[in-house]
Amino acid sequence: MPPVPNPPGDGSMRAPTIKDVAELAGVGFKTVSRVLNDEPNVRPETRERILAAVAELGYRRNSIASSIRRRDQRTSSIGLIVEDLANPFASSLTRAVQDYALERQHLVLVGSSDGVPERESDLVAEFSARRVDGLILVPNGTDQSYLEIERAHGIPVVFVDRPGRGIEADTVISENALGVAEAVRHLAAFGHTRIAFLGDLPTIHTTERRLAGFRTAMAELGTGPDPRHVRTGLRDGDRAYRAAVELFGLDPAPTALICGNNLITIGAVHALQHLGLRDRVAFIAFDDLELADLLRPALTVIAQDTAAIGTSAARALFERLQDPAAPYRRISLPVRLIPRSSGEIRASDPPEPRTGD
Amino acid sequence: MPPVPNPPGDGSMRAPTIKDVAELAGVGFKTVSRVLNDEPNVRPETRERILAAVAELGYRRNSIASSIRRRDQRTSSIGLIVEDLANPFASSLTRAVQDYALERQHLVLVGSSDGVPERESDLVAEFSARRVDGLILVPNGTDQSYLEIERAHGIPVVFVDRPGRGIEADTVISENALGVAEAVRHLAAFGHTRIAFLGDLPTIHTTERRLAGFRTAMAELGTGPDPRHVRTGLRDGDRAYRAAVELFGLDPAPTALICGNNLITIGAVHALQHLGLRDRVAFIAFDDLELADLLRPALTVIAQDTAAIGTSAARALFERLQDPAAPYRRISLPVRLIPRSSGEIRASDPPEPRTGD
DNA sequence: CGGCAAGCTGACAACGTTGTCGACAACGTG
DNA sequence: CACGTTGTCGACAACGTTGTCAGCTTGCCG
Repeated sequence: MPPVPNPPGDGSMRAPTIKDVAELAGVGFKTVSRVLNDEPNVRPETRERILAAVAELGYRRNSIASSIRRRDQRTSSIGLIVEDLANPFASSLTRAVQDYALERQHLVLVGSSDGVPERESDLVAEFSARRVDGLILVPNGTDQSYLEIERAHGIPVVFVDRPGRGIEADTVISENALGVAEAVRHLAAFGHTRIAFLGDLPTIHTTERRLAGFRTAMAELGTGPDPRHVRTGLRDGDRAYRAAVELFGLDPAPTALICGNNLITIGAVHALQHLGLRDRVAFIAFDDLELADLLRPALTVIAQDTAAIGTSAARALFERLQDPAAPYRRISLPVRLIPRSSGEIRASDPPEPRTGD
Repeated sequence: MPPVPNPPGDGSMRAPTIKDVAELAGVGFKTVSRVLNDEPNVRPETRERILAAVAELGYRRNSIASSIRRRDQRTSSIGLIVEDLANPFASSLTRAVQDYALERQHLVLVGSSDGVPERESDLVAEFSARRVDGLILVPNGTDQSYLEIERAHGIPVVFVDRPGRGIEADTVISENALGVAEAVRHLAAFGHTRIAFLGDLPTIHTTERRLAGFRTAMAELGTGPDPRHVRTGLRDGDRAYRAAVELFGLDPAPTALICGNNLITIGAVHALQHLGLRDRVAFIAFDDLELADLLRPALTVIAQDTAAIGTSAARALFERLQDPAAPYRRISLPVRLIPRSSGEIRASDPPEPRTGD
């Protein structure tokens, strides 16, 4: 890695303004503004001269200066806050939001809250200071009422994946409960009754809904779940791994397992692998994963349509910008059970309880 | 999804300014500015009154107005352009850039170019119009010389994953050639000589480097690769799938396969799966994947340190902002071969050539 | 008590842009 | 030729903020 000797031997280090353009073209700077904004009443010849000057200087409109003067004060940018952009759920959501926004000439500022409420509100404050036109966020913690301030200042908010608390707003959410309930029935159809559930923090709305779907469907089966087979508070793959190992040390051990999100899935599959149970315990994961269909057995999943979630959220935001007075909407998006193998393992041959590890 | 009746019954729809704050506190607006910027020479009592007014109005500094007036004109935001944010390589890179930037009070505008040069330059133009303080980008196409304009206007550029063309700039790149060469030697140690390579467009720098490493190491083995065993131009998983299927219809078929990126890997593993060859053909993938260690056989990969790449790129950009005259640097980051199983399949039992499909 | 520095505060210009308005030329009409 | 209308263009104010500077109030020293 040899340093390249070539320093940036440029001159100005300062972007040209419309006044520079005007001077070069020999016109008043307001006329330049007219050309740049496609306003009428500029002689074609003058227009030409100005465009030539623009090209020569490499002028780029300063749209932040523009936005402070414009009537609507819009910055043509929106803010998006997810939990962790490196998570495939978040990144594909972000991609969808971006595409929708870009079609409408808007850029997207992105931030990761890591589930920490303070980071979330810090990011909101930063976005708000940049005067984003609107916010889309995956809310954390117990209170989003602070967002009333942003809204009162004309910055609408859309919640995605979970509803905000202490505030009413447009919200886009998957049908979490229905998805898990379907998974339970699917497993039941293969003879399972001892079905376990591993979930994230119970305070997170998605965990709560998925667990609710689990309990509802388990109740339909008769006895409901064995309380020891329901574990929550699993913030990461490691904790999920340990919880899964414990699960299969129980007597009776579950014969089927449902995991509440993709991090938990990864931890749990590792655990099943370690215990040599991957072919014997039925397994259904919430959230699809890139290689899920290549595992042996291939993972049966409850897939969210992340692109549709992002697009819906973005659409809701732009509609809200157009009509701030419309009633708030709660948009539910279906999830889809994709049977691949792991969810179709029969309960006929239950693993004998293990003695420990 | 019932519409919630509650309309946003707020009043102003306009964010308060320092003048509003000043009026409420009964001071001149410049004094408010002083307090907000922690400038000296404000009586503690006055300061209190102003902070109270700020809190009461929910005032948030308009940092875009601030940035047009500030001496350095900095917006405290940077732009990042990746190929596809939904790709795990891009999203984890983005996450790292974001974290580095956020620690320095900067926000990140993100865009996906999809590998289309025009989209890339459009995004650059948009970012430039927003007056980002700097740009980090994964360049596409054959020419980035248009970025000289941005740089002349004081917006530095850092290339990541690939060098820009037609322009010199700070660049952060993985040691692609070394990684693939190591993979070839690894396979050779398990008896392979008929090793195939599947790559993306040969015009992409990473493809070119990885292929170069492949050819170098193959040459060391003696004969060099069978030309029919080297396929490039595979833009997506589907094409990679078809190429892989064709590969194993050849006589002699390769006994080992190296894939040039994660999309190709997914296509190729599907192909091996379809052909029933996953346990017989040795396989090494460039780029790690989330579930790679859970496949059977687990995927041996050449892993890039995506977080380190993102952090290095961000660091390079901030250092460039501090010292625009420093010589350009080219930063190489090591890759790591992670043996898991698929790369350690011996060549002793080669699959008989297939008759076709 | 006069003088002077230091602390505090506000009036005003300026950033790069858009909005408003008026000046001026060209044109058509009576 | 007088007049209004239309098209073209620039001077100027304004957006919300920071930079500059001058003015006022203190407190301290002689």
